[in-house]
Amino acid sequence: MLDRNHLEILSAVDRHGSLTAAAETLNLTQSALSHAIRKLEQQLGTAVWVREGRQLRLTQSGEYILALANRLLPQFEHAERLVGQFAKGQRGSLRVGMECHPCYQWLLKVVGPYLEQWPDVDVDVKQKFQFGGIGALYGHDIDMLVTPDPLHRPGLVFQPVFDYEQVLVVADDHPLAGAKWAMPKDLAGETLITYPVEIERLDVYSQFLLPAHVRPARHKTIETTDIMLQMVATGRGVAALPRWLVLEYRDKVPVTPVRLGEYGIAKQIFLGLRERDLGVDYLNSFMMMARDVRWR
Amino acid sequence: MLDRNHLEILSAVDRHGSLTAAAETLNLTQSALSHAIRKLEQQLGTAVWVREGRQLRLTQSGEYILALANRLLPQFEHAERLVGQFAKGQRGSLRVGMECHPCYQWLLKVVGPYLEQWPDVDVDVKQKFQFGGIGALYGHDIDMLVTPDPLHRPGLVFQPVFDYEQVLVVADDHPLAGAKWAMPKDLAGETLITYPVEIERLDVYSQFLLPAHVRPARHKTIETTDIMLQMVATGRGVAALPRWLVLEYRDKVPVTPVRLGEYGIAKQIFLGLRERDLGVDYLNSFMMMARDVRWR
DNA sequence: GATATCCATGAAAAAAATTCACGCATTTGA
DNA sequence: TCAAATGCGTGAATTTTTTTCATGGATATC
Repeated sequence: MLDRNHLEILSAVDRHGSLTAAAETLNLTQSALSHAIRKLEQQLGTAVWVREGRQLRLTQSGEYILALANRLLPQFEHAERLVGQFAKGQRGSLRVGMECHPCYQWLLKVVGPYLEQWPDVDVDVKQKFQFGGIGALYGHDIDMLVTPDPLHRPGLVFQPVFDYEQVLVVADDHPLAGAKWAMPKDLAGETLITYPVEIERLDVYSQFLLPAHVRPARHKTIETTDIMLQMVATGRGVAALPRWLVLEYRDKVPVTPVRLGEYGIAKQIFLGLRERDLGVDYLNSFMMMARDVRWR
Repeated sequence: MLDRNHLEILSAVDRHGSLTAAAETLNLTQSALSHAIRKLEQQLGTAVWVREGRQLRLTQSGEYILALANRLLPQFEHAERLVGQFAKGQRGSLRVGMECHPCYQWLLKVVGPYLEQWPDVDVDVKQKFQFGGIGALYGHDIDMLVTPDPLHRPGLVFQPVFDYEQVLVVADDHPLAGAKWAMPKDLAGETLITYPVEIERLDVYSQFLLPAHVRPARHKTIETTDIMLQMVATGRGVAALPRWLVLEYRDKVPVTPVRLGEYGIAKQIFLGLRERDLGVDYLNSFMMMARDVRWR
């Protein structure tokens, strides 16, 4: 019978490349591992590795089991952590997935009060998903997803938790700084600084520039908000960010928000979780708190 | 360490309600099971069940582990089946999920040639998904999804494999039988027969009746296409089905297809699978064959 | 061609799982 | 209400499984 042990073995051998090294991390002798493998292959009725010289290469079966291991082992591990927390009287742990940069900034504001109200819940933030946020929810890699793109699917629930306006950010001494709003052509000669994500996910493109067939003179990407705003403040370009985020930075950095177009770009952030988890109090509570947080 | 065994135990106890009964199905004595549980609870540092009289009720930890078991055990079992098939020289197995009734009819036509070309691949069809077709794909409950609603998400690929026209089906002696096309109001006095699915998923409603604010006199649901067409043929109502499907039945049952509206209702069926599985030859081949099947 | 590295194997030892036998508590029903 | 039946827990004995030890053969390395 295929067992967790076997998954651990496949995983360790894959990571370390040899039985001897894998045995080490599994706290076994090489011999024990060799015996275990032989027994597994007998039970399965097929080889898991082919021995090429003293190299090991996975067979088709082996490949499949390794994929299984990579899928299931994290779930075992998370379950153990969670149960361990229950045992210590804690409530559990909350793994939040994030699909957008402003989401992260927003989350920071919510997590503080939440941690205070739920001192016995751990919060963990993940930002990279092999199969996207939805996949991560379905795959139990995360418990909650913060995203600008809700997607109503069976078993999942989304709730809007925050409305904001996406604005242009310019240096205080930029010609646009005093304008009521910016027009697409105003950016024609500018350097646009954005987070490094696909262009389709940048609203300043999809909702502002592209409909007007305008392109900025240059496009730079920067990972962090702080540096991005430093660049903007020193006249190296303009950026598009949530208005509330700009207002927060304004004390520290000489930048000004400018409306994008006459009516601005309205955005929403959604929180999604598995329907079943609605019954879990500390998850439910997060959703409530997220919705009720006050903003300037 | 939480192990597959433990998941099996939780699952069996949940299914059978008592340790004694669970022990039976696990091929263990009640005593062995009791020992195993005690050890597990010691290791976890927390109870999995609370003993109420001689009833067992799951604790919070227990609930979580049971949920884990329900998620992971099927994956273990599938992996074992698959590896068993590899061992016997077979290629593998193809679990197809279906999200619409016509999809099933269509699949039947593709499966035949496929099984012939891949004699060593098993095909299995699933039609109920707890978390929808997409969830089933992400959760590895199925390998391929046949659906009218593709949904492009990271890690998944969809391809249109079949275009068809959704038509009204009436008895040969029905007044509409000779008409060039049917108008919404033609159905005002009719009994409409459909598969038992949510009304939003019925195109005859969402694309034909509702926009014209017409409702049929009565609405009946029937599970199977055969009976549905028998009902239509004997004047008990009208139905909406793919044109090609109606043409197939026409030899056996006196029914006639009628275009829905002047321009008809065009539909597509998509095949979706996990991006990674594109490299698996027998999955890839299914997609190719599905696309290339010829239709009258 | 000596040397180090890696995996396989059989026998022995250690550890773990299972059974057996029995007791206690709860439920059932006559 | 009380005997019988059912279900769970426990310690000791037993069986099974896992691990180690000791060793050898094969392959890569310098």
